[in-house]
Amino acid sequence: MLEGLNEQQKKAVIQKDGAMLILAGAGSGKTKVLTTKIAYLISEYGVSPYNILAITFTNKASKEMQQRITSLIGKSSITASTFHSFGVKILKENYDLLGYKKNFVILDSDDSLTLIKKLLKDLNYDPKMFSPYVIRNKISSNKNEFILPSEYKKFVRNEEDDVVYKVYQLYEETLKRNNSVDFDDLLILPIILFRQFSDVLERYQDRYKYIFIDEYQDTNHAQYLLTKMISDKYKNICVVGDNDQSIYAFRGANYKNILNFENDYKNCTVVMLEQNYRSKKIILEAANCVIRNNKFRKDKNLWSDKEDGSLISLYQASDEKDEVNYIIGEIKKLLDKSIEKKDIAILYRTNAQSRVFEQEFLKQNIPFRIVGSFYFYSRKEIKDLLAYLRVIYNPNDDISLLRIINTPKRGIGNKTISELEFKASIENKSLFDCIVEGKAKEFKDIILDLKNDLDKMSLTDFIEDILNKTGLKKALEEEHSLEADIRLENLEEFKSVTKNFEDLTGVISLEDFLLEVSLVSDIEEYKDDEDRITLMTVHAVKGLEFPYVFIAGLEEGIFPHRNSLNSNEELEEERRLMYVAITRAKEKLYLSWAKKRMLFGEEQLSIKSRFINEIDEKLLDKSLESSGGIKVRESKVYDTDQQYKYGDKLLHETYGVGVVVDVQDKIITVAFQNGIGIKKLLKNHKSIKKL
DNA sequence: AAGGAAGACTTTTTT
DNA sequence: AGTCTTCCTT
Repeated sequence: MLEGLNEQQKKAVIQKDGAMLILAGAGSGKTKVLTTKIAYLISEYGVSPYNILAITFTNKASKEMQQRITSLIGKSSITASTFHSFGVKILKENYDLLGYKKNFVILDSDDSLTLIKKLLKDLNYDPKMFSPYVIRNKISSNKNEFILPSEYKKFVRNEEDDVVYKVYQLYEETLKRNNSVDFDDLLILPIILFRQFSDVLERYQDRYKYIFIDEYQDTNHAQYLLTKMISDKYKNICVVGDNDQSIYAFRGANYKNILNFENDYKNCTVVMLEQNYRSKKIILEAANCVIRNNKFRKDKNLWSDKEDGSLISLYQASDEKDEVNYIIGEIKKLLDKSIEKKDIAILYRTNAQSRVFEQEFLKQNIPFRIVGSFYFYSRKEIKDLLAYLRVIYNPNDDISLLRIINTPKRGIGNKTISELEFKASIENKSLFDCIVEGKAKEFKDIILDLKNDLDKMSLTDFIEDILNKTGLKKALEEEHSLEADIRLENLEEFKSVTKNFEDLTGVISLEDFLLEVSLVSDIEEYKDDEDRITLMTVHAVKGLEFPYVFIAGLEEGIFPHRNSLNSNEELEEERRLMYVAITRAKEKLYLSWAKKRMLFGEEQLSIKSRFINEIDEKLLDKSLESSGGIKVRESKVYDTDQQYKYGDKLLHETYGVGVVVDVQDKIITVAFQNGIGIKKLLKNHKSIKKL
């Protein structure tokens, strides 16, 4: 089992008891060490898998860890999960002690936001004065710091704090009344439980005698407290982290937890893993060039004995479409060299950037997958369906009920809803319980009817039942629009999620499904791996590696993101993000940026990201940069200001010949022939040519 | 009283 | 570009 490990890695693996801190640079084989260590503990030291808890950062990582351990020593039943799903487990086992009922539901951050908007309104605050987003984030970061409303009250200094305090208090009350918890509660409630009931804590301490935590630099205070409590009795705790890869400060992550660890466990063993086994030298050197610019960091000596590899390609695109086409062109070259699609990844800073790729890949029929929450579970139709499932499971879930009581439209408007809310507050009942008559009663009957069907069929059939009986399906079908068709398709896709879920875990209850699905951000986790090109955000790619990596959208304002430009701390986090992105690549790295990009429906001009400039020139292949660029590509871009006047004729790539009928600053209005009609165009767009 | 259309406004990153 | 708000029509 120790074969192929270096000295440091071996040292980490064979120590049985006590605290251990593994400082692992990117690509230094930390997952290998972690999984080997767990396997070694079981097979060599005879520790029961039942006593092992391994916390990972994503669900994907926990699955991978299970698989790797299985391949080492065969199937073993260790507990491998994320902090949040571990919290769910504890909650499921102790909900009554915390004053919750069995059918509690988990709200995601979108739901929290909706609730906060509503509470602001109820408290008569103008959402323009006090941004619901800001308030949600403040509440969340307080919860992650374990500052509860009563404590927060002491910190109130100005009006905004006061609003946050009032909303925070009401928010917590409402959640409790709803028998629902948010993501942060999944960490906080176990801590509260353990503080209150020492016998319960001891039970968990005796159960999880060996604790492993991956990505320790991205744990927040609540997570720190939680693991400290559980490991306190036996003190067998092993954490792995890399300060240079800390990228979740916005979520309350505190890399100082690594420093705290050395304080908490004075005689802990520290292991440094500094050899990178992943990337070719040039890639690693580029990563070092970038991260070197961060002032607040411990200098590390990450090295590789691999060969240099090829230079990093740099491309300056005229706009985001050009960027996509460049990347597709390069991908085609790779595919011609019979490189597999699953070995190629495209990374970007924001989810919104994926759209152009999606469109172009679809058009060109290139198989791809977009990894990320945004694209499935936050779609309206999916959230509606989930809300139905929750209300059926827990009719007292007012928040979900409000979402769907009039979806699809069934004649229940604001008036009816405020009457219900008034009644509910007077009688201290849930909205559902207050419904007795009218259109709302028809809704209530649908829910009751569905509840009745629940035990009669599989979950997948039940979804179909919901789609039919609630009229969700019919409403979309009657719309006859492309958009509605896509929504219908997504709902069909949802059935494949439940189907896979059922196949994977055997018969599954609505309860289990709801608890799990709220923590799974990504539909792809349930799909088998076809050969496809992977697209994802830099945050989502953490912990993964690909032979060929494209980092797109390297512009000031995008990456680094504009919101991070004012503070040095945030800028350094952006730089760590860039470091993470670069170190994903094994064979070859491609960087690109666009001079012009559509953002919020507007064209924006950008300059090259500072992160590109930070990379030593000799590592870059700049032959595709503007000056010496590919002439064919460049010839289509008109940099000069072409002037137009009324009556000028022009040729458009797709619309053909047209006549200018109106001229404004940047936009011209053109009448085209052959029934195409009038179009507004950008004067200098590369697709038009003055005749 | 509910539904629809036009306008305002916004999302950086995720469990 | 897409969602949420506001106002107006039915």
